[in-house]
Amino acid sequence: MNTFYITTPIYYVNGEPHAGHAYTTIVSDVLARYHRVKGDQVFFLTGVDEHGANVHKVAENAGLAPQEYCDKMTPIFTELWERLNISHDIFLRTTSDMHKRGAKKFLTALYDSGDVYKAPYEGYYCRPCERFVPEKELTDEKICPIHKLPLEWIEEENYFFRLSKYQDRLLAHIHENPLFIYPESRRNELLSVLDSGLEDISISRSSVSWGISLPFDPEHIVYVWIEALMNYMTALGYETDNERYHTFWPANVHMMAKDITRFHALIWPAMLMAIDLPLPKQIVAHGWLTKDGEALSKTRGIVIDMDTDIETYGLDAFRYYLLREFSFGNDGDYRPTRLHERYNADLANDLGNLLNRVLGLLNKNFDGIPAPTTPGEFDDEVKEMAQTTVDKLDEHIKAFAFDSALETIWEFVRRVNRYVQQTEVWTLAKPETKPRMGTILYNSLEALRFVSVLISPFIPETAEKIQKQIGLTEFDTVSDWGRLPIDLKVSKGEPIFPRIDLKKEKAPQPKAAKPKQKSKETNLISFADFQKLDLRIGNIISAEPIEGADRLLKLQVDLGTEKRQVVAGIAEHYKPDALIGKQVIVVVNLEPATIRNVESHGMILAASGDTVVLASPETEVPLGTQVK
RNA sequence: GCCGGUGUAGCUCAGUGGUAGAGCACACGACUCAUAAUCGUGCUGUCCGGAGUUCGACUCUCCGCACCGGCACCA
Repeated sequence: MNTFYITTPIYYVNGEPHAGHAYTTIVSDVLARYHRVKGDQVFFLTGVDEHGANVHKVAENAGLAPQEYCDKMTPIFTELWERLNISHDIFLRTTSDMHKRGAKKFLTALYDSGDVYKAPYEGYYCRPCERFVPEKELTDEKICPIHKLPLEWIEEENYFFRLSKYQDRLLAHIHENPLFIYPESRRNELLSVLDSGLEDISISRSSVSWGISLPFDPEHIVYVWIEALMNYMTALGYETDNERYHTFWPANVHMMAKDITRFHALIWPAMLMAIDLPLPKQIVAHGWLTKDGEALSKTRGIVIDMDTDIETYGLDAFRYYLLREFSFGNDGDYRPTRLHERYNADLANDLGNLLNRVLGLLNKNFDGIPAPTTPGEFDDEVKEMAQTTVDKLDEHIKAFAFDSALETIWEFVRRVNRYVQQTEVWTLAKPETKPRMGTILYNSLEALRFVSVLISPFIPETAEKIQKQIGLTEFDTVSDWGRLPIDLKVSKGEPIFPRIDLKKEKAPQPKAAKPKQKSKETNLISFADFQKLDLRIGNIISAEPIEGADRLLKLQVDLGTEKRQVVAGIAEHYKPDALIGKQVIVVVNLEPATIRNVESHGMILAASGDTVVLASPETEVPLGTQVK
């Protein structure tokens, strides 16, 4: 028996899951289910990454201990996967004992390989920035270009992994295994990264506390990214379940979005090489989702409202749309109207209606499924197409071409509709033609059983509904023609995808709620805090672009008593000329900053959501008027 | 500014060095078992622009234009 081990990334719990996570996970789910239907022994991993400085910080802001915070966030992910009908075999948390033990074993092995070394990390550090100031920004005075404060020279000891040593072996591996990184565009990208040379990477942090300490130096915490990669082995039981680990490692597919391929295709394999373990077979990256042409962005309010669409069209329609409409590997644009079209055209009209018409004819003319006694024209054609569809489907799945896979299945669905049409079954109810009618209906129903098996990885609920209506009591996953038993009692046939008219929900866009403000009590500020702000009315007297910056404008603002130079990030929304003469609200007592070598003394207030709109007084007021 | 992607029928997108494709939408016809469904037929294209390589380019190369994304920048 073949084994198939597929993983999603473990998702970072410092925010809530979005449609991108859902896509990665659904795609992986399809592969897992597909291999199960084929009879492979499948292990499907997903989970969450709960460690690291970011989680620590977010937890602190929420007034929670890190573990408490994770315990609150993680169920949001597991509940979503449940709603999306994800069939994972394990949901890994990196705070679990299993993971921690496996990670330590891995780290020890890595250390023993000799490719981990300790080295000082040093540089000029700016405390307010919380960063090392890069060489190129340094001046002779050694002051922070932003804060104009003296920099500190800091030396920190870190552990490094000798990534550079594996450059040639990685290169060779990628060349020898053309499908190792998929699709090709990613592969080329990483080859060019390799060409420009790899540097050793730091794998520990001594300033972070929320994480797993290095077994060989408990003062240090593993860098969260490095720790996360190890989950693919710890989830199998690398330390805790030897049998399962040996059954499934190496992974067949690491599925992910295209932005994290570097870690998976270069660093992870190199780490595995260092400790002499087999590499995953394939690193597979899909594209990003956009919404009506724009990149998803929580802050800009560009989000995909999965809940609404799933509520309107059902989960399977949502899954179907994502899988059918997007060409894997490329970015795909999510459009509710397209989902609607797909729903009606493919699901309601083609598939749903086919099932319905066949069941209707059966119920009207037969008591249970009749035996196929009377072969005739078109029968073989349909039978053959059923078989070739299975083969084509397999090829498409191997290439992660879910859109083509579904298209192939639907070509068959349409063929069956045509079969019903060509044979004009409904005219055969007379006694002398009834056996032929029975045969055609048997074939049509068998075709539908076939379809239900083929679609079950993609839209599992629908597959089950179809088989239930056909009268099968247990889900049949075999895709061989002629398995459908006779005399099954078919159901009346409730439409599995009732048509949905667009008119009704024409207007439902408003959805007042913007990016939801968590009105946490902890976010309240005191009146005294508010009073610290000195807001005043000013008049823009000049505006000009700043070279080399797409979003910045240099403004001169007249505050009545003085003139100020302010840099504002509004160039994408306002032409300089259009600003002159405008009254705006200025934060006067903001500490000065230098942006792109231009000094900024204050800040202009603006509503910044989907668009950016300057805030100004309703009617003109004297310059310098205080705003409160 | 740097890096990357895309540009093919009204829409969403496939596609190949040799006379342009699918689905949806649209039009007409057939049918009436079915969810105003299904089936058939038809329809539109300077395959972004320019130059080059080639017997031949939508496909390869270069240059441009447009749009999109990432990074920098957003006090």
